[in-house]
Amino acid sequence: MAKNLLIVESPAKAKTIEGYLGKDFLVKSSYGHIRDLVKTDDAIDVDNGFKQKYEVPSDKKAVVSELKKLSKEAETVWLASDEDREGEAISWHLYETLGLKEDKTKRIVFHEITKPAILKAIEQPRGIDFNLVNAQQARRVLDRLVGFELSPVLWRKVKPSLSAGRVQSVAVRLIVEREREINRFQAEASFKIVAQFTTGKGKEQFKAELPQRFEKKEEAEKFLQDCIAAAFEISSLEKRPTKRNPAAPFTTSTLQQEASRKLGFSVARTMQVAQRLYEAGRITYMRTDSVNLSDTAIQAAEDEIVKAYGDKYHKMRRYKTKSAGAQEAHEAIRPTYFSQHSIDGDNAERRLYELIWKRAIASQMSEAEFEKTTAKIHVSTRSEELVATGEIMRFDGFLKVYIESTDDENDGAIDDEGGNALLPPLEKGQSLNLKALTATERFSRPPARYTEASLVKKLEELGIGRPSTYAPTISTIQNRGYVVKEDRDGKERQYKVLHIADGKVVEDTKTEITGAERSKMFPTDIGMLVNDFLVEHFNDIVDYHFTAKVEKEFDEIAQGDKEWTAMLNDFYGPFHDGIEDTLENADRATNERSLGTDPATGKPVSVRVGRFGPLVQIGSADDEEKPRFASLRKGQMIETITFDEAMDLFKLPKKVGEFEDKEMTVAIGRFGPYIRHASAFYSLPKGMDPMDVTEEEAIQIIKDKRQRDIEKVIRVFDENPDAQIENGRWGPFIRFGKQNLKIPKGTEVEKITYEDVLKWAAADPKASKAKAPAKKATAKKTTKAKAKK
DNA sequence: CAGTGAGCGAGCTTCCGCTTGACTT
Repeated sequence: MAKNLLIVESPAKAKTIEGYLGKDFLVKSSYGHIRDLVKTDDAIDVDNGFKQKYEVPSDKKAVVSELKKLSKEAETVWLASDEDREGEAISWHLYETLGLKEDKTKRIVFHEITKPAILKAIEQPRGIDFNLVNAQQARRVLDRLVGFELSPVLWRKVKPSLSAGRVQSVAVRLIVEREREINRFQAEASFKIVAQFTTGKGKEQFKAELPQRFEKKEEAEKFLQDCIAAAFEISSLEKRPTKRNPAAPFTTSTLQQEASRKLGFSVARTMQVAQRLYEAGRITYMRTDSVNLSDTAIQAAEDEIVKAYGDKYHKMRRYKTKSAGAQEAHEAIRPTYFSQHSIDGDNAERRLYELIWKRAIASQMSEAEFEKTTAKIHVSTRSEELVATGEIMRFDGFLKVYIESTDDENDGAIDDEGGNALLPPLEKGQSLNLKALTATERFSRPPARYTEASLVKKLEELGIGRPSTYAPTISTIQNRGYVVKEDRDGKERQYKVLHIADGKVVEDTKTEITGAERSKMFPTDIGMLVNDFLVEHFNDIVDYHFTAKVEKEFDEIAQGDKEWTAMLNDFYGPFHDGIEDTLENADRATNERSLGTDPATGKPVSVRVGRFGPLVQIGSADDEEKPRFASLRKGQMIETITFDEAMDLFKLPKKVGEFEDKEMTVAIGRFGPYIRHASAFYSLPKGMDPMDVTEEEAIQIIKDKRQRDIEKVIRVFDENPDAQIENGRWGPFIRFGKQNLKIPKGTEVEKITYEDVLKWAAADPKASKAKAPAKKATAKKTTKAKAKK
């Protein structure tokens, strides 16, 4: 039996370390926290110094009993969880739960998984730092108190099953407030002047731009008019060297942002793929807020850069974290072996690895050098000067491997920047020929909606949440129905372009699409309602700086400068009073809005959130005649819907005619407009307005869909026509009544028998799922019966 | 993918942070 048991948090880490330590050490993992507060309301005894009731959750029982057994057999137990607040608490919980003895337990820490770092850590053991543990307890207790007292207030005052918390509620608030900023935003138009010149002798062309814009079309027109007969001359010429530095290697948050921008991954996907790379030993730990590289990594990167690109591409750099809340228990995310420029694996794994490799390598490379040329151009008839810029790269440096992207949003505007990669040779005083001149109407842009990744970035800036919780938080606020990640169509907008033709200023009107969004975070009506309620009654908690404020106090506790129960007392008193006061005195939250009167009936029209979502209502429940209802559609919100838009909702579903003796109706559902015919649904082709569909068009759509369905069928089984093999989006599958069955890998489609289908159908988990509701219903009955007794 | 939208009211919901793995498509 091994003399030493060393416990870390992650099994992949355990495997690596075991290799460094030899057979005297058995290295095991705790799989994160092994204990948590009980899930019931008595988890914290507020009146008794916030005493906590912990339990080992069922999925951790096996780990705990194994560790308990091994720790009894070991001479020394080494607690090697991470060097931060949560890690220290994990060590303490292990100590308590495993029943360890002080004289045979040692606490060690290291923040890089290298042999020297670990050997050094083992030479410097210490005891458990109880100040740090207390800081974690304060954090844990505060989060539980906030979450479990705030959420029930929402159940009472808004809707059951809702949730609120220190992190998620601020995330929702950011999205709600951004949406309102966008709604309030008024685009301002201005005219941007771009000129195209040729040099006297050569045919070489380049662009120049007027730095200022004209607010009025008349001013732009006058400028163009003045330029028709003007002479143009270079008034000044300046050459200036510039440099660009590489970005720091990835943290969790920056990896999520870049993978979102460059690979189109959701934050959850990024973490899944990174986890696989980590477990395969390809990269270092993926949940980190540190930009630090270990000395061995810095050396390995240098070796690789010098070998692959040469000495002049290398520059050793150390990065410092910019985020206030960083705890830096790990290294930055980097490849374990820099010599591996790429790896085997699936497509996602290869691309994410490549991104990580490039970013980490680039972070140790020399800066890129540019020469920026700025030419000012005098216009003989005007006081303003046009400016032409050109930038050429003198040395590519880190750009040889990595270009960082930006969050710069483009709302479909035409890219008519006046920049040039290269300017032709120019001299001061040189006269130029005007080739073309345009004034284009441009509009100021509203703030950009958040993507999952830009929301993570914002949360990190505010110090809210941790690397391990960014992805789950984004999921939570979507699962609760507070926000949705969606595409939205843009609207057409017209803009004017002035240019010179045949010595005259000519005006054109062009059309662009503006406001189209892809995979952006939108608040829902319920998200807005809950947010407004929390802001009104619990402003302190949903304040953007609440976390930063309590984090400062947790730090003081960790330093031993503050008592953790005192901190919680100061917080809990006023907070709990607010809860009581709100439960007693606050009205039920509502976002009902009156839109006006229906001209046809004279009845009031209003919008609100109903049991099945946001709706418009004509008439009131007190009327003799029943009120009419219609659900709002994607993109429509209670706060912004207009009277006309609301009334339009009652125009559908609409009858469009008959086909095969059955009525056809057109309506709009969750996936867009469709035709309903004899209990079947047929989507309308994109771009077709459901209001103008004719009987003939509808019939054609039905016939087309039937034809496509027939073409999809590969084979129908003789034994049962309800069983057939079809071509689906991801290849062939079996349709068996209402069940869709996967064809096992390696099966030849031609050889599938009806017996196979029956066998697979019975093994399909969905088949048992269909029975599940019945079971649930009986379970419910028994609890009800019990309750009655 | 529709339409549904009352009122009664038992029993349930919920936090954040540390880990994977067992599920689904």
